[in-house]
Amino acid sequence: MHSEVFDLPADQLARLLIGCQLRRTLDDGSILSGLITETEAYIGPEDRASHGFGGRRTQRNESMWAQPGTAYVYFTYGMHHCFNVSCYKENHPAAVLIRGGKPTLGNGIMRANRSTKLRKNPLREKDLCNGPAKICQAMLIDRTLDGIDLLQSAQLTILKGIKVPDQEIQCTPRIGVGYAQEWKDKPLRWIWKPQNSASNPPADAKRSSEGCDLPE
DNA sequence: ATGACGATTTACT
DNA sequence: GTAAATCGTCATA
Repeated sequence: MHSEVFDLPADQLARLLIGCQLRRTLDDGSILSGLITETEAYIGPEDRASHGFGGRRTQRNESMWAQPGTAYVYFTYGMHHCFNVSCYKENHPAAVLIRGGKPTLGNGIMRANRSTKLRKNPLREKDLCNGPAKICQAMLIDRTLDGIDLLQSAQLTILKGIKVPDQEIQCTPRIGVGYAQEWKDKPLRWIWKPQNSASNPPADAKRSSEGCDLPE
């Protein structure tokens, strides 16, 4: 038995995940969580911006091809991790990148995880999780969590959060995919506007929605 | 074996 | 606005 929430095309899931709760449980039992405020969809083999473009399937991106609801965590720029939710269907490379969150639990731990020796000013709460690599740093998400089942895992899961109306959501082109030719400008990034925690200045566009169907 | 590069973040001019 | 940091991964040979 398994939920079908993640058996959706990436663009639909990306919209749906806005306002949902991302929860990380550490080995010592600490709970870190946040409401998802920004996502990006990576559609499939036709998507030039995707790690799965052209049907590329390697050890690194294997989780993109896995069962919907599998965590795809990759390492990039020699120092950052990014977290995605694999979706649509097994043996098809699609995923939603989680780019931003509003901290709700474990705030102090996340601030500690995000602190460095050479940081200018103390981090504001809004800067704890407003970026794909920042979320992973704050919540201690790395390659050891790659491939886990988000519907089963005690370590990392996605729960029902707040229902966000369309008028509060903005849809824009994706960030950092300038190499993707005709795919670089497609509106596949979703932002929960009032939360103002987007990882990057937006433009303008719009899109449609449905309800959420995840566990409490 | 090698080289080019990246779904980013930070600090600095 | 620009540049540095920093290394796993992949394509090429």
